[in-house]
Amino acid sequence: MRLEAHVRGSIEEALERMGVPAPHEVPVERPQRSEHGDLTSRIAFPLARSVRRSPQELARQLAEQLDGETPFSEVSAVDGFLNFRMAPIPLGEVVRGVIIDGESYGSSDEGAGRPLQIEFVSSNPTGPLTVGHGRQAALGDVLAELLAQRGWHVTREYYMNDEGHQIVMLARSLWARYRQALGDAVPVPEDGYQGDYLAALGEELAQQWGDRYPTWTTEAEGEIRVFAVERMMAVIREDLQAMGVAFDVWTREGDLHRRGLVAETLEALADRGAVYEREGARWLEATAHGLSRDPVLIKSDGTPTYIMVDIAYHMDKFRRGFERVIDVQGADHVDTQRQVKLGLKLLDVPDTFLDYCIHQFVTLKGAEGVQRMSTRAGRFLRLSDLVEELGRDVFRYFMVMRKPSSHLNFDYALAKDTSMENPVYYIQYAHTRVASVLREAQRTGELPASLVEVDLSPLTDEAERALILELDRFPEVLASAAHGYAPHLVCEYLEDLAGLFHPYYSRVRVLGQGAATPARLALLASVGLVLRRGLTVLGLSTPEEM
RNA sequence: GCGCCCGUAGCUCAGUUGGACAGAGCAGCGGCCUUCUAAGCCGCAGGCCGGGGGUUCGAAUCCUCCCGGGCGCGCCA
Repeated sequence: MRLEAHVRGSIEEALERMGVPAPHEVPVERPQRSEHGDLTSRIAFPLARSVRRSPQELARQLAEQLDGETPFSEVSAVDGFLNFRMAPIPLGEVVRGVIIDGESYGSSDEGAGRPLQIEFVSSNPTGPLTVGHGRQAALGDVLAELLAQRGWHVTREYYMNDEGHQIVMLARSLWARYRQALGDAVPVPEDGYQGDYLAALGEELAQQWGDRYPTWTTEAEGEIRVFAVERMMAVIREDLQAMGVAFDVWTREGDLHRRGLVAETLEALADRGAVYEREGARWLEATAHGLSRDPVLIKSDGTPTYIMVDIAYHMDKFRRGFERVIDVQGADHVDTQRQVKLGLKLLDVPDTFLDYCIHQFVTLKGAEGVQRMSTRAGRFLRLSDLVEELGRDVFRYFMVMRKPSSHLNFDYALAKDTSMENPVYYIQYAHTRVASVLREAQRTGELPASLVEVDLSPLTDEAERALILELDRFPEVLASAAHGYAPHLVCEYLEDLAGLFHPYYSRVRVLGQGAATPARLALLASVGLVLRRGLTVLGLSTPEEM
């Protein structure tokens, strides 16, 4: 049983004995200071008014009621707070629980296997992925894993935008590179893609095609487009693979058009009277629903906008049977998110269907100061280069260690030179130390055949109690990280756990300590297991030695 | 100008549905390796939580105004 459940249950029983109606949920928290107990409740504050007693008085009475209860070694009332110190038995049960649950410790069946889709990266196939995409790739991937841990059946999906103006610009830019390779002085269009990654492809086309397309024609565009998109997608897949991110489904914009979904969705919106014509374009009636402006759905040249296609795409997701969809997107999409949500609402999709995880951008700190990356201008840091240089583990960790809503300050030089101060190594090193002791215990014959059976009562050291309390917290951390779309909480947690373990390891000897040894081995095994669980959720490796 | 996000130690950031004297890592200063890996551990120092008002028994947290930074603002995605 989780420690919180002991506290909550005991308080509810005590209130009943006192004839005080319990609130729907009894608040139980982890105090910041250890003097305030292992767990604490401020139940007396909300209840004081209804029973016409002061919080202090009510807390005192509750403490009196609870002080003899078995799960607690001490219950005290301080300034209206009710502070609990847990007895050795429930603490030992935490360790035993971790060992019994094993690789499923901290997971839940809240999602009950219901289908959930998470769409992320979805970068246009116009160039390699950059550090900015890296944040989204790591965020989305970890978020997907977190929701899977909560029992959802998760689909990772990449939306591939292989139509529209940007793709034409890509093809036009590549054609220029192709002509350049043949000796023509054709410049890459000013608003085209300037990056030199297209130059190599241009060379390739020149060799393959010779002088087949001397001028920019519809035919040239058609063929170059297909070639360019396939090549760019291959590059993006490689970049994702380097990060250890794999998608279950790839959806192409072109397919949505071919299946008639865009036209169908537009018609449905028009049937609702939400579409009007002006200046040769077709618009969505959005200001009438509280938005700041009306977006264009169909441009005056007859082609659909990104918003239009995205509404159609999300209608498709809805029909595919997902109960929830989460899109991970950058902060520059906030306006369009509202527009898409409005479109879905008009088409009777429940408001809870689509949710966004919005993240701020990665800023690079260099000698020239902060610089915004731009794929179009060819000014970017390739994701794959960085992953290769830092290692997958370090890169992924750095991308998710901050709250998504905050800017991620990525100091390239520091990240490269982190061997001594890197939290990733700090956490992984804790894991290897556990493994090392267990190996040694195996060698000396001190490792019990079954850690579940071990007597855990010798775990009375304050550092051991602190570690156990931290282990007990892991399920809550996974839950809040999943609910709040906040993978960084897992990072913080692992740093805290490792931060408790290293000092303990340095001070307290495990092997050759008589009755304490099996208990400490069980504790170490459970610490190692939770570290491994956390690292795995983040998609990092769990080395046995370093 | 309008909308959204952010402003906490020298730096990078945490801070649970408002709660008990504000936390971590790094940088700085001083210690610790004959014993399960010193990629570690221990100690010291460091803060009007951007600023003013308000709500509350209680505010870094909620409301309001101001200052500073990021992103976006009808046919790019």
